Amino acid sequence: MINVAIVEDNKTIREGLAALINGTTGYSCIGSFNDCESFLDKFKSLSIDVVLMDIALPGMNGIEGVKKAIEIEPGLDILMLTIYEESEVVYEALCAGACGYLVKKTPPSSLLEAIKEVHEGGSPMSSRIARQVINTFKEGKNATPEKGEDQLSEREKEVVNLLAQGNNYQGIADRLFISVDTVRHHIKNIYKKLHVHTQTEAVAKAIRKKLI
Amino acid sequence: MINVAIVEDNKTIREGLAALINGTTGYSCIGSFNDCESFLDKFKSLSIDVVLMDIALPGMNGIEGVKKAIEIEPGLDILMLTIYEESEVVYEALCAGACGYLVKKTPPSSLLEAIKEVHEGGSPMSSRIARQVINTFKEGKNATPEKGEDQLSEREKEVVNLLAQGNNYQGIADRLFISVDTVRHHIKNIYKKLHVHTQTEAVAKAIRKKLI
DNA sequence: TACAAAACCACACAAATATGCGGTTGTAAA
DNA sequence: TTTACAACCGCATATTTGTGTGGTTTTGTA
Repeated sequence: MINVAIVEDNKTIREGLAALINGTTGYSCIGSFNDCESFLDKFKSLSIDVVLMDIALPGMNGIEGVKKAIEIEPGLDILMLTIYEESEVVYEALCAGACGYLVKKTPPSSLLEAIKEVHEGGSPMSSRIARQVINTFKEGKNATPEKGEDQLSEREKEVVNLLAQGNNYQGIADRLFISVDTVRHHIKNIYKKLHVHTQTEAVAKAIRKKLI
Repeated sequence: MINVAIVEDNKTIREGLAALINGTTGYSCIGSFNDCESFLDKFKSLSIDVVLMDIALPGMNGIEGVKKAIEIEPGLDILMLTIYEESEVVYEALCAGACGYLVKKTPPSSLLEAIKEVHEGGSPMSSRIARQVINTFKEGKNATPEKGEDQLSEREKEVVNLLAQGNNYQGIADRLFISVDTVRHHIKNIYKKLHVHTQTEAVAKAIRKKLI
């Protein structure tokens, strides 16, 4: 039996969802709220498995609501409901801690299926949303070591790394068994490649571009 | 008409997929390879919309294959095929540039649907995989700004930020409307808090600890 | 083989930095 | 009210850095 709670301001939708859930074997709607505030007030006393939360709500919006709920109960599975698949909102909701994402026009059978998937550790979402999530997450990770000008040679990467560790020219020279002037030379080339003029800026850029 | 290419070493699966695709209106299998090498060799001359690529391949594996293909044609839509939903592999494949993820036991109708979704800009994947992706991507983002000794004051964070942007003391002073000596003072305190002795090290540490 | 790129070395000098000392003011907790 | 801390300001000086110039050697590849 999956215990579901609903947070949705539109009475028709809310009651429709509750009826659907309660009318299906294996599902039970044990809470129904028309705003985040009252949900946050009560949810601790209920043993909820999955929350369906609307994003556009009067007062505190769904994203804020997710944040607060997750703060209190980090393991809670929350499925967002929305009318439009808007990139920005999706991103925020997932960052806030939502587990998945449903558009309201989702047919009842899929909706029930999604609730089950969330409960079993999945993250149901449309493939379009998934692509957005992947893109965002790749931005953060790869940060495309963009080919071309900013490609540092192995030696140069070593130098930048040692710089980032707080070594001065002499320290780098000692560690790489080269002269201080060579270090200076490498750093000059690094500056050229990264379009910077100070150690600090070079290291910041290198880290952010995941070059080191 | 969606033009599909297949890279799969198992002859039975490969020919089965090709037959399925060619036997469906709106889909056409225009290439079929049993390893990445031959695919990479030929794919530029074909006008491929979607690639189905096995992950476990003899010689170059599917993940390497994706990397190389994306390098040559960044916009290419590649759907990975695999037997198991393994976290590590999924993660790597998506990072490498794959658009989605299918387990081989996927029924034909879903498979065709997935190809269509990819072609329309989606990223089909099971909800379990989606959860993994989301978790990974959240790790990358949040990255706990560890509280404690390394807590910089607001002002100090501003200073570190400006440092990381390549400003010198005078530049920072100008932007914050304070004297160079005050900047100097802030930086001294930052060094103390972060246990470093150079700008470069401070910025590196601040970025890595997500303080800025 | 010839050519480019990476890695190496050296000298000079103006500019910027790190570190020491000294201080004032305002706010918030003990 | 005292204590603590953030933010502010000033000065002196040895050290480090950034930038210019000039080179050699090694290595991979056309």
